[in-house]
Formats: sequence, C-alpha cells, structure tokens
Amino acid sequence: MKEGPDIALLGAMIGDPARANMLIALMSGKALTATEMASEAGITVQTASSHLSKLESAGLLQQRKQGRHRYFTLADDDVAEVLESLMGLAARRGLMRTRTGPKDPALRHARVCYNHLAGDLGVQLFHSLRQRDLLVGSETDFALTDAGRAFLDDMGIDVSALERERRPVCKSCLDWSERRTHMAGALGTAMLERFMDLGWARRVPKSRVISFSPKGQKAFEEHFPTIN
Amino acid sequence: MKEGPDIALLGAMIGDPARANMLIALMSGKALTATEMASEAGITVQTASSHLSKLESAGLLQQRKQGRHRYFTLADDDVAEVLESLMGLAARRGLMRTRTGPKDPALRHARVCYNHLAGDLGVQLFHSLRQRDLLVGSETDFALTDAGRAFLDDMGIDVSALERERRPVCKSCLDWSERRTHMAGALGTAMLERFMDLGWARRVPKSRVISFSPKGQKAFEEHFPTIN
DNA sequence: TGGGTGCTTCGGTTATCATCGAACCATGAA
DNA sequence: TTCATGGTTCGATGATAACCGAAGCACCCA
Repeated sequence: MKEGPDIALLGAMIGDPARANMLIALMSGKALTATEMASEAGITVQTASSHLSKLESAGLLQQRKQGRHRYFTLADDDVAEVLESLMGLAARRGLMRTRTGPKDPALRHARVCYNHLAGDLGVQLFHSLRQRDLLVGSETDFALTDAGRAFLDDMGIDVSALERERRPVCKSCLDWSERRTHMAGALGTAMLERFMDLGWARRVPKSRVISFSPKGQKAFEEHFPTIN
Repeated sequence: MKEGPDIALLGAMIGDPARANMLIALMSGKALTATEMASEAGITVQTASSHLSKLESAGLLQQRKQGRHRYFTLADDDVAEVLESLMGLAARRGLMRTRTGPKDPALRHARVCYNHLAGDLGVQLFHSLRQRDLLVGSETDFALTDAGRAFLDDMGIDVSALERERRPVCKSCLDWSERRTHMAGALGTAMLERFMDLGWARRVPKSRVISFSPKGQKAFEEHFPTIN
C-alpha cells in the first residue's frame, strides 16, 4: 500500500478525548497514577487502565512500578514536543477545550511544559540568553558559549554535570501560547529546578501554573532582561 | 472543565487511516482532487468527500476551484510542520506503513501547458521567482516587484509591452503532473517564448514535451535556482 | 440545450471502540 | 492468614462514525 511513518495510529491515540486529557495532564511533567488520571479525565479506573495500556503500547507512555502504585509519565521529551506543537496548531485554529477561564492569564505567563519553563517567562528566558550571546546558533539548534557557561555557573547550575546525562542539554520547544521558542532539554529542566530551589517560584498544585513570588519575579527580570 | 487547546479534535482528524493517507498525500505540496485522494486512500469518492469536508472545517485543508475541479492542499505550513513532527515521532517509534507501488513516467520534467511552461521546471521557475522576492503576493494573486521587472528586462523580456496586452500578465496555473502552481498568463507565455528564442529549449514535434539542451538546462538552473 | 464529469448530500448498514460493572490479581499491612 | 487498596482483565452494552449506493447539484463543453 503506502510507505512512510504511520501517523494514523498516533492520531487515533491522541484523538480520544479521555486519552488527550490524560496526555495533557502528563504534560505537567509529574508522574501520575492510573486513579489520578482517571479522575483527571472523568472516567472510571477500568477505562483509564485500558487507555493507559494502549498509550503505552503505542510508545507514548512509560510506567514505573513503585510498591503498590504504578506511576505513568510521558515516554520522553519527543512526545511532549509533539503534543506541544499540536496544542500550538489547535490554539491558532481556535480549537479550545472550554472558555478561557481565570487560570488562563497565569498559564500564559508561566507554566511548566513537561519539565521546563514555558509561557511568557519561558520565552523571555530563551531570548534573553540569545540576545546577550550566551547562546549561539539557530532557534532550533544552538549551544552555550563560554560566557553562557560562566553565567549559568554563577547561578549555581552545573553545566558539565548536565552534559554527562544522556539527554540533550540544549533543546528548544515551541510555545503554544506565545508561538515562540522557549528553552527545553536538560538545561531547561535544570534552570526551572534552580528557580524553585532559589525560592523564586513554586508550582501551583494540580495545575501547570508556575507562580513567581514578587522577589522571584524581580530577580528573574534582572537575570534575564530583554531589549525592547 | 479543562483549559488549553483541544488536541483531541486534531488527533481524531489525523487518527482515521483514510484521512491520514490523504494528509500524507498532500504533504508532497501538490494539490489533489477528491477523486485522486479517494483512490489514494482506497475509498469511494463519496466517503472521501465527507472526510475532506471534515478536514476543511477543522482548518487543516484549503480548497481551490479551477474549472470543474476542486484542488485540495494543506491549509498552511503550520499543518505540514505538525504532520512532519508526527511522522518523525512515528518513525522513531517504528510505526511504519508498507511499501508503495511504482511511480509515473518521466513526462513531468518540462512540457507546454497551453502556452506556458509546465512540469517540474515550470514549478521551479515560479517558486524561484517567489523565493527571491521578484514576485510578491499569494500563489493565486501576485505581482512583479521592481526587482522582478529589472530581472526580466535583463533577460530580454519587455514587461511594459505585455501590460499593454489585454490578457492578465501575472497568472498562476495548477500543474497537471506536479500539482503545484506554475507561471501562466502573458508573462508565462513570454518567458517560454524567450527560452526558445535563446535556444535553451525547443518543442518536440507532435507532443507537449519541451526539450531543453544541456546548455539551456544549465542556463535555466542559473537563472532560476531554488532552495531545496 | 443536452450530455458528461466531478463532487456533494442523504439514508441506511456495519463495525469499531469507549465505557462500566463485576470479577480477578498483586502488593502491603495487620 | 485475612483484610484493604491499587490495578488489570473480561463481558456486555451503547454510541459514534466510517462506509457505500443512489440521487442531486454544479460546472464545462459541444
């Protein structure tokens, strides 16, 4: 018949509303149990279990057993990236799940995208580094300069440790609300963690929102200024 | 209930095998008719029509009427990009379709379409001019820039003379074999004539084939380069 | 004006699959 | 062992939607 990758299978996985809700819930980067995801998607555990096994055999999910629980996460950054790009297209087409509620501005300002910072501040972070030549290269393929490494070192981020991990350090991700690139990869994860360690920001429970304290916001602006 | 873009709808669109086949067929950048896509997907034209209207109302497709035909293309580059990223993920997950049959003969290189150049080279001509901003506007409605006029003047084509004719100077046409836009109108005619005057090409008798000499082919490539 | 073609609409059939109740399995605690 | 909890498997049901035949519409050409 035809050659090439089979996107229909992936589409079908994402196409079911219950499964889509679960995947989006996992975009928070947190590992969730079957029961949590069931309530997230508004279905029973039996149904959720069936969906989870399908998603797993399609290679979209990973599960980790821990005691009596089974924790599910997205399989890898690739999956998160594809979901993000789908959300971008849907947003631009005006395909929204519901009326944009009060949480929406907060989501656009700062939220977690799988494991890194997204939204307004995520975009600002990335472009600030580029404008000051702490990053070189294109928006999709870039690297740290020596000045960039020094800057991150000052912030308390051990870049050489990141480089010893298996994941790519420098990776970008397209933001669905801003429609611009923000920082992903091991570096993106490390920076978000560092912000929270420094007390600049914390996660709002049961949501993707990242809440910056006034002090944290100020510190962020100082560290990542943008021209214009 | 939930906030954020609705990826389930997009997923469902892509999730049906017939629709996925159609979308992948359109990834060639070519415009296809409903009948062609039906046979491509192995379904009847009625069913294809239903799918096409769904895809269109989801904002994934655009249609363009020309004569008795309706040519469908992907809505924009965004859609192609998302499909590409899905194909990437599917490929990495080992989700493949099966092999394709043999392709059509090589009449597609260069031929005459009424009075202008069509086929591979015709498409290249048009897109080369657009890529270098010698033409501005959409694929269906465009005009020459000043740089474009100068460029044509250098080639020995008198644009102002063309403008005194009654026919529209700038017109595009959908290519029979490539299914992408190529140059038509008075300008298309004039350019083909000029190529033959310059000795780059000649008509093969009793056929629509335009035969480029080695030298002519080289000159053509130099005058109308394309990225990709 | 009539005939041919490309495409859409309508109706009815069929098949897939999401869903949940109930039973079953596994782990941990008492 | 027994009980409790988290999760999967099984079976039946119901809703959705893909599918095609037939009819209708739009456009082109002679």
